[in-house]
Amino acid sequence: MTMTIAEAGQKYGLTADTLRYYERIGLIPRVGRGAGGIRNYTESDCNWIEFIKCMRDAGVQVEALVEYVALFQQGDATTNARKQILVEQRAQIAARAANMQKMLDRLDDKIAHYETCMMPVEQALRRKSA
Amino acid sequence: MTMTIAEAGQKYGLTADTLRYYERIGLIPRVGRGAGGIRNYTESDCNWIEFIKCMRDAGVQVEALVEYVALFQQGDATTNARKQILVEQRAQIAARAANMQKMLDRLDDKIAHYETCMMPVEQALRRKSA
DNA sequence: AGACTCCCTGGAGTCAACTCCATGTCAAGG
DNA sequence: CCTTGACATGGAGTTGACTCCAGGGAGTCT
Repeated sequence: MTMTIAEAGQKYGLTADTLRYYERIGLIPRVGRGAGGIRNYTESDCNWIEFIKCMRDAGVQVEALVEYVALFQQGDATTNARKQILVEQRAQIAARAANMQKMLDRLDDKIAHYETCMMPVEQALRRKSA
Repeated sequence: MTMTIAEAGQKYGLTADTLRYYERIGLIPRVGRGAGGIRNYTESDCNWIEFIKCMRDAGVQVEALVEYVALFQQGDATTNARKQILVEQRAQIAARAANMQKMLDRLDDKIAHYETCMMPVEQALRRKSA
């Protein structure tokens, strides 16, 4: 049912140190402990980890996510503020994604250019080694 | 024809310190100097700055760009290696962009969910303040 | 001339986000 | 019983990418 910190880390590509760090700073809610104070990661904990990891991979700052989690733990009164954070972050991600799309197009041009420019060089090399 | 460091910085949203730093580490080729050792940014320098800024904004690491610039300055023999770098970085950007797209969809769902969940709360608030 | 402002260089400082470490607990294997 | 290995805690160290500063040179305004 529950997993150790090593298993949870493996599952999402994070180290045990990183998971402890995330918990320490409130990036994920406090994880329950078993005998000897050992962490038991439940499915709910895993869902948080997965969400946080995706948001981090999308470039969302730790600070914003800590705030989101803190609000979440304060209950229903904070739904508005939480939605606000998501809307803001969504906008930032969208902006960055659009930028990256433009860069992809540009790189495709540049790479195509390299390919046409390289042909004589390649041919020269082929002649040399032939 | 040429610009000062302040002007070039302004043009691309970078500080003079950042431009000097970029030049120091070889992230842009060395910029020519005028009387008193003052930098003159030519159009070619500006093109480099623009390219580097876009790549950085797309999340490409400084290290990879430094390598690219270094290869560029070694001339035609390095076209192959340069293309290689662009292809690699393109792939990484594409992967991250795809991830962000998924996150955008997910956030849209989450935000929509907050909207439907919040309606009763909103109504309660409205009743209270009315 | 003196004060301003902008520029230079080389080196030190800062910030976010981890990552590593010393020290200690506990359960299981030999 | 003793060692081994995974986990715990709190704190220190590292990395990438800037950002700031001390000390100094030039051109300009008054």
